[in-house]
Amino acid sequence: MASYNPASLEKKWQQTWAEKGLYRAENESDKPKFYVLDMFPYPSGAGLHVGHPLGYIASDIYARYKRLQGFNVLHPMGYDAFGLPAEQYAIQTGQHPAITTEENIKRYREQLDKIGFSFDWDRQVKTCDADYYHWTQWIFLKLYDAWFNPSKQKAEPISELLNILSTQGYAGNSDDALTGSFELDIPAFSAADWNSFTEAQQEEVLLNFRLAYLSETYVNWCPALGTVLANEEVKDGVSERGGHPVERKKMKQWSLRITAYSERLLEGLNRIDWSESIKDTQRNWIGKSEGCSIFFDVEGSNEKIEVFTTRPDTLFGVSFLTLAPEHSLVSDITPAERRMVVNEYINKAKNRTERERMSDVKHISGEFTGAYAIHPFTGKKVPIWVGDYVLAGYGTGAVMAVPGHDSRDHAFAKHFGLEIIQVVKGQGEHDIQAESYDAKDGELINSDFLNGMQVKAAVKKMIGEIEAKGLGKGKTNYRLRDAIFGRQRYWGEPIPIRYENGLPKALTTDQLPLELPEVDKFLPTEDGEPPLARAKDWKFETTTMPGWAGSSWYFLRYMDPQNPGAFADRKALDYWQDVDLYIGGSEHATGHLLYARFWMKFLFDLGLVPVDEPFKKLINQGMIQGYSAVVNKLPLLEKYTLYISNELAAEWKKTDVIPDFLKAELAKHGAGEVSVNHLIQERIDIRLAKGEFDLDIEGFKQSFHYEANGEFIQSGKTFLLAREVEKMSKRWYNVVNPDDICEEYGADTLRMYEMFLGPLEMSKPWNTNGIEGVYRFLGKFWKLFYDENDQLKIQDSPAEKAELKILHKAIKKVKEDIESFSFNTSISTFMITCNELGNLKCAKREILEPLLVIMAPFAPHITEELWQAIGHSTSVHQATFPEFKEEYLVENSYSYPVSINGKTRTQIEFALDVSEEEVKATVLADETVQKWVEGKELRKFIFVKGRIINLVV
RNA sequence: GCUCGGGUGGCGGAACAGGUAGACGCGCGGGACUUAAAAUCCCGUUUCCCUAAAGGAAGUACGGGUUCGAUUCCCGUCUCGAGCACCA
Repeated sequence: MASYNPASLEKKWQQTWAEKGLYRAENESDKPKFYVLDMFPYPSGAGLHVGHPLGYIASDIYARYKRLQGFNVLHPMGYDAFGLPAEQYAIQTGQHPAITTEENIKRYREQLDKIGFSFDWDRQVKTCDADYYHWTQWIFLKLYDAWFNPSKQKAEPISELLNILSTQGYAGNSDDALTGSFELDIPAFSAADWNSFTEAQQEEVLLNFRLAYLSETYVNWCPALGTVLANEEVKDGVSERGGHPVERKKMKQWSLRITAYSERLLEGLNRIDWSESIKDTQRNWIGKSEGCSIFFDVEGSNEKIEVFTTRPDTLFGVSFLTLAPEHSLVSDITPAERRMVVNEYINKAKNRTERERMSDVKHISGEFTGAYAIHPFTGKKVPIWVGDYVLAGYGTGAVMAVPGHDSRDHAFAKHFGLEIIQVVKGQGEHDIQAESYDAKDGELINSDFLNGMQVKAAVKKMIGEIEAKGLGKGKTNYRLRDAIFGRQRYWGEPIPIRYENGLPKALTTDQLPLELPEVDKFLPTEDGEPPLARAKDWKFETTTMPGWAGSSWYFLRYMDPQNPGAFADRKALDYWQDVDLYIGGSEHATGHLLYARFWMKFLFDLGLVPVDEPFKKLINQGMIQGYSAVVNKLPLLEKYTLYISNELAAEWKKTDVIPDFLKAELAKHGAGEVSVNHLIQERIDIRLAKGEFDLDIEGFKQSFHYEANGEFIQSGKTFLLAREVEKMSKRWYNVVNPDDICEEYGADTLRMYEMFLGPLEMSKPWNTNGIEGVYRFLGKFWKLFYDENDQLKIQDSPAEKAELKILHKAIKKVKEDIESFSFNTSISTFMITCNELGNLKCAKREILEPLLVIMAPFAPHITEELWQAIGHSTSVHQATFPEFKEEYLVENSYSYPVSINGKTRTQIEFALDVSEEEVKATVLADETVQKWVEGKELRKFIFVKGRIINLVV
């Protein structure tokens, strides 16, 4: 056998494993189950770069480790194949998105295969297959046919609601048993009314309850993409994909009532092992706030204004009310003489885009309506204003302004010269006129019956008073909005709904799948209908489902991927239950991870799955950033470019004085005035970087980056580049392809190096420089088995104690590391172990065999090769993870560091069972210690067994 | 503005319950092998002082504190990153 040659042996084993189906998971097994999942990749046209497999490698190591521990491991992979990019590409090229998607998937698969993952490819799913989206549609129909029963806090079939409505009717918004605390836009009706309603009237009512429903709402409309977007697909007023402007538009839309699950989505977070930051992000997104609603009478009117506040304790500090410009009562209460100004203001405010409104937070605007409300406790007149700092979509779209204790109200009050009343006193002096006091602690003042109470108690007391007087009630608000589910796009799951007289009718489950029709163009029709309206005889809903529909339940399909009769067989669901370990990026915190939890809870409520949280443990791998190479260039004259080594450019930039080297160059070429601003930083192909900062000038001259007649100027031996850490992207020429690394070093090196880079969760730039170290290590590891003549040198003689100690130290450390996802330190451990065994010239089977097993999850190919080379006929990946034995690590002596006043001065070896007196005597007699202690008084002698000795003098 | 993470050599990063700071790797310097180079192997490598060696001082963003002892715990400041952001 030749020396270590990854290229041939890796390919060989990858084929063998595939042929044998080594990683197939069984749905029936006596072994305990373990489900390891990677986040569903979208197969983009760019293929994988070196950052994508980071999480896959980590999960693969864990999956392999669990197999070695005797678990039946489910470790699948598939593709989230519907989505915008393929469709945008289709619009540009006319090519059907199914074709490009298939090509991209093929490319992904090839790349993944080269890295040696232990995926069970028999279970692969693609969301764009009709066999798959059949069940996505099926779940949609279940959502359509369900409502959320607030008194049971769970979803149930809509037939249950029909029972209630036909026997009890609906008592309006105060009918908590039906609405929870949500406001519904339907008037109360009796059971008799209900039974006399037409089908259309009934359906209209039911849409207010269905979990998948059609409604007219404001949506994020993106004209450039020609579709609506969900809230989490919009960042800073532009679309997350493409960065196109987004405007608010009122449209009829399909939505999912995720808000019904707000409380349960919050509660579930306490039961799952996710990073605090992701949980926080979700909590934040759901945005629960507890408070109370209060009704204010309007002077000279029958109208009441309802406000929501989390600070009912500050009610006595209210000096005005503010309504959102969109508030429906504004026009009713505004007296005639103010109507013109107010309308003008409202129109101005409404026409501002979301974007403007957000970027212009500091600018305060508003208008007095001329109407007054009556303070429910003091009876005082309180002016009613309109202001665009109040959002129509949150709470009731109206606030009771307490400028003393809310900074936004304060800013508004100051701007318009309104009264500021202090009702809470914190510690220390505070000028309430200058700045509001927002903190939720302190003592109530100027507040009648609340005076002297602490904030927390006052809140409670006030809610009690308000409820007792019938002025309002305690209430919880959520920031979370229902999820808009329709997209005006082609490449997605058709929504299985048809229309009869304008009313939606669900397809029956036996009519599924409703297949995506062919269209002549992937563009909207002339009159603005979505692309599906182009399909011949299409009598169904024309919007399609969003990208996250298919990914909200794919982890369930893996359990039973080919089942034609159900989304998954109940037995398979009961066996696999949930995902034990989920690895993926944190960018899905408020999208996929929230929707998947929502669907899982819904399916659980209907009794279709055994648990209500899909992902028990979640790890977020960090991003691998690009490490761009940047060359400084100065275009002097039309046909002449000066390339300036980075140390010189940096100096120039720092001082902004034309350096001498440049003056000479300029004079030579007769160029005019030059300033540092003319210096261009150009990104070049990172392969032109030699080592960390050196430019490969010859290679650069051959590249397209080089401009003819360029001259290089440098002060040192080499021409230096600047480097920039930024996103890995084609446009920065900093993309590193895993295929290239596999070809040059092999998959085992790639796998180990990616793990060696640093902690999994941390983001870090990719720097190929260090990879040699890992490659060298694998070469050294190989040499533990083979001598310089490439002969196997494995020995069957029994191992020495020292050798066993090295092995068991490694077993212990690697096991601990894998279980705490600290893979970078495992790699170090393998290196140390290899070095130590190399120094001892150890080639004992008793040592090397278990070592192969513990390294197999990390470097599956080389370990398999060596495992079989030393005489095994079964795979190393079917071996058993060796047990660590404490007995080999037990020491009977320890070399104690001896410090004097906390500074280590010497080391003295003692037996572990030695007494403190004995230690003290020896230490004090020690020469080095003597030197430090001499002439000083020994104040304290500290002896920590097996740790340290410290003398205080 | 609020919330959550970080800040350790030239670089990536170690240090598990407060106990020898800088493991492991890269890079760099020196050496061996070689006609030479590559590959490989060996030695050194936090900084400063003194240096042949030995030795000493400082040192984990900064300033304090608790402790015999702090990268680790507490308080304050600076700084980088991520998320949320007129949410009443």
